[in-house]
Amino acid sequence: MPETMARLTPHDLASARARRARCTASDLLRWSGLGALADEQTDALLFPLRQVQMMGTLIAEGQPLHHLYIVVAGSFKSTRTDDEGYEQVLGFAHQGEMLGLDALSTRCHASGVVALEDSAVAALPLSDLLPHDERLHAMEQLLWHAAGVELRNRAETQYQMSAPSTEVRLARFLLHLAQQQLALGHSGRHLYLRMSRRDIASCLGVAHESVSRALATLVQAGCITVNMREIEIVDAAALHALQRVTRGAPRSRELRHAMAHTYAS
Amino acid sequence: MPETMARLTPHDLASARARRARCTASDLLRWSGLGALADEQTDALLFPLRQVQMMGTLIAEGQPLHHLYIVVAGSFKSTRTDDEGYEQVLGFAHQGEMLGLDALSTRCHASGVVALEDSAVAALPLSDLLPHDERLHAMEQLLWHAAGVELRNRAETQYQMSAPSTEVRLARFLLHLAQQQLALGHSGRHLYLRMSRRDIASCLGVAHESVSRALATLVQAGCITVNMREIEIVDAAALHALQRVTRGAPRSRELRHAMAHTYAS
DNA sequence: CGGATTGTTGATTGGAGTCAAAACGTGTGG
DNA sequence: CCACACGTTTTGACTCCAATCAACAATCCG
Repeated sequence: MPETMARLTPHDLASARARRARCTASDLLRWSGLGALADEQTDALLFPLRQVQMMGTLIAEGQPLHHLYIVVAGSFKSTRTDDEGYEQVLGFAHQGEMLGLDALSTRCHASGVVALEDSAVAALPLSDLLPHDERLHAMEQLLWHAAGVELRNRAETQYQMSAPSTEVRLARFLLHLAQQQLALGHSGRHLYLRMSRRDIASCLGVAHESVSRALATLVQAGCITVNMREIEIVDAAALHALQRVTRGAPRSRELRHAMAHTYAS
Repeated sequence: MPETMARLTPHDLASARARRARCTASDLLRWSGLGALADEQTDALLFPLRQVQMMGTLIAEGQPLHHLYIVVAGSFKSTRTDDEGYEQVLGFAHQGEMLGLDALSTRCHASGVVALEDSAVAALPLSDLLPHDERLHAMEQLLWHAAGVELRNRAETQYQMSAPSTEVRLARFLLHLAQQQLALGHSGRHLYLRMSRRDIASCLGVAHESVSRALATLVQAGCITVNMREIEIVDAAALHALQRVTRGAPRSRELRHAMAHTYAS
């Protein structure tokens, strides 16, 4: 059993697999830098280890939430694959980091996790962590739900920033905003931007002039109308077509057509 | 007291302020889409409301963690300001979203939160949420810590993607990786990249060829040496100088010099 | 009214995406 | 061991999008 900050060697991994090894909660606390919290109780709390070979998928996108994982050895990447099959890497995870947290709000994993090398994780059964019994655990549920929403929003922002062109980033931004407004019971068609163009630009990772130009382009393409901070989504289908354009899978017919139409008029 | 999905009107806000209004946990659950969890117990659980006027800061960067907040009315932006004073917008928050979660790992807010309009939040005292008494709350602490780390990493990734040039993004990426390796007890000088250039490119939002070129540039500038996936950080100070370059605050003298030196050789 | 902030538009240029090809590494099977 | 295929990494050439600088219009506020 590994102690303190010691890493697991390949030999450890092999013997661990042979013994169906588990690790204690104290180990996990130490690896996370919370060693001070370890005591006899956490020493007695055992979690099973799970081996993942290089390129192996620990979590598949869309899979229901059953466990959270903590990286014990090796490294992982978490990704989100869009409809065109383009794999957007959201981040990398090393020893001590937790995987699967973005599924907390929907009970369904929003991003996939793949091992970059032969690795091992500790599997934390959700039923052990969130004993959904009596008491005022409603607030806990609320907190975990909020954390999941937050992580999901961050992933969405990364997705927006990863788009190759400003128009696509803006299209994704507007669609996300419309969806949020819709979820709050408002119209998904009429948006009022509370934030300045500069804030949008910063969030999308572009110059604020580019936001103005991209808005103008979308107006010219007939997707939206703009009046100061009031935006109306006229052609949601066209926006969705734009939003799908990714890197590597070059601009679709729809975009070419929209852009051509734009510059022709 | 607002019920169901009803929004607070300006009049409500005014009267709420007059009455030092509070809202029930049931209200928060409903606003977060967890209305099914509301019962008599949550009806009796009260949280104080806090008004924030337009442009007012709800959370200042670096401030110690005392409350978590849930948006009751209005909207906010969360930002991270770097050393040069450039304000990177990380995201926007609307009704029902939670603010301050990224402070869970360090007990210190890593991002600032500013109201985009006159708004209101419910203040959730941390002491109420995490009664750090006996029991096996160590695992809970671990989970919250992990969630905070995750949110922090996502913010860091956004920061990397927000850089104007590929060299700067790569510099930030390498420095972050080195820092993580250092925290795990490894050398912060010698890195072994477990991921492919394509994965790095996807995570940074650039073409994979650009990663190769940017690596070559950093080598030419004398910042690092590269041998396949082995990277040695030769001049950490130069990397830090590069990493500081932001949008709007145009390239510093250091970068100009480094770049000139690069192309001269 | 005048100042300040925000938003738009134009001209220019550098940087990065794209396509293409080649060098390098790796693993497989004969 | 070599041959071959496949993926990764690098480099080159070309084009074009977007950052930048600058000027201007619009809106807000005292």
